[in-house]
Amino acid sequence: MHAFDVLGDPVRRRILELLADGEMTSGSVCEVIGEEFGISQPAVSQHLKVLRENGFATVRPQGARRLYAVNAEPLQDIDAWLDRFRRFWTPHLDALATELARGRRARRLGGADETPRSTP
Amino acid sequence: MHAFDVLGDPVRRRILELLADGEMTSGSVCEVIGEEFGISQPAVSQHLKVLRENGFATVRPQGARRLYAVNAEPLQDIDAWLDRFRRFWTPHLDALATELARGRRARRLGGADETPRSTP
DNA sequence: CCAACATATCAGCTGTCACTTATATAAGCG
DNA sequence: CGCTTATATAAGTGACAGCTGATATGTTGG
Repeated sequence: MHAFDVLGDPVRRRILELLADGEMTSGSVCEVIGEEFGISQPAVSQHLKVLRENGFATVRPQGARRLYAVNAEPLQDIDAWLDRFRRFWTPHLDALATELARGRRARRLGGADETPRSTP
Repeated sequence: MHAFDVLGDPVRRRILELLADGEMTSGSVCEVIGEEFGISQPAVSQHLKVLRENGFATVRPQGARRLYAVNAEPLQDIDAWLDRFRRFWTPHLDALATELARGRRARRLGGADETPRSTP
C-alpha cells in the first residue's frame, strides 16, 4: 500500500494527528476516534494495523496496553515527493532556503518511487 | 474527494509529475501514461477529470487540443498538513528556518481540515 | 487460576473506484 | 461539407477497502 493511500483515509489522518501530540494507547485512540467518527473498536484497530504495517506508527507493549507513536519516515517520503512542486508556491528560493530544501531532500534514504516498467 | 485520495492513485501522481515539467496536451499525457501503465485513453481522461475537479490541474483549450497544467494549491494544502510532523525529522529549527516554515504556513488560505463533529 | 479488561483478528457484507467498450462532442482539413 | 483527429462522457463490471459482529489472544488483579 502506498503512503498516499494510507493517508487517503480521514480516520488514519486523524489518528496520526492524535499521535503527533505524543504516545497513546490503542484504547485512548479508539475512544477519541469512536467519538469523532462513530466507528467500532475493531475498525480503529484495523486502521492502526494499516498505520503499523506501512511504517507510519510504532507500537510498544506496556502491560496489557499498546502504546502507539508516530513514525515519521513515510511522511518524510511524502514531503520529499512534494519537493518537485515546491517551486510553484516558492517562486525563487534564496541561497539559504535552497540549502535547507537540499538538506531535507538529502536526508532522505533511497529514492525509487514505484513507477511501473514500460512493457510488463 | 480529499486531496490525499486524489494522490492515492499512482497514475494521478505520475500525471502530476509529468505536468510539473510544464504544460502538456491530454494526448501527450495519454501517450506516456498509456505506455507506462497500459491503460486506455478514457481511463487517462477520467484521471485528468479527477485532477481537474479537485483543483490539482487546470485546462486551457488550444484548438482541438487541451493543455493541462499543474495547479499547486491542493499540494500546498498537503504540505501544510505535514507541518505538524516536521519536527519529527527537523529536531530543532533555527531562527531562520522557523521563519521560513512560518512563511509557508502563513501563505496558506484558511485552515478547516474536515474533522467530523462529535455527534451527528 | 479465573473473571474482567485491553486489543487484535476473522468472516462476511457493501459501496465505491478504476477500468473497459462504445459513443458523443468538437475542431481541423481536404 | 464529410472525414479524420482530439478529447470527453456513458454504462457496465470486477476488485477491493472499510465497516460490523463475533471471537481469539493476551494481561492483570483478586
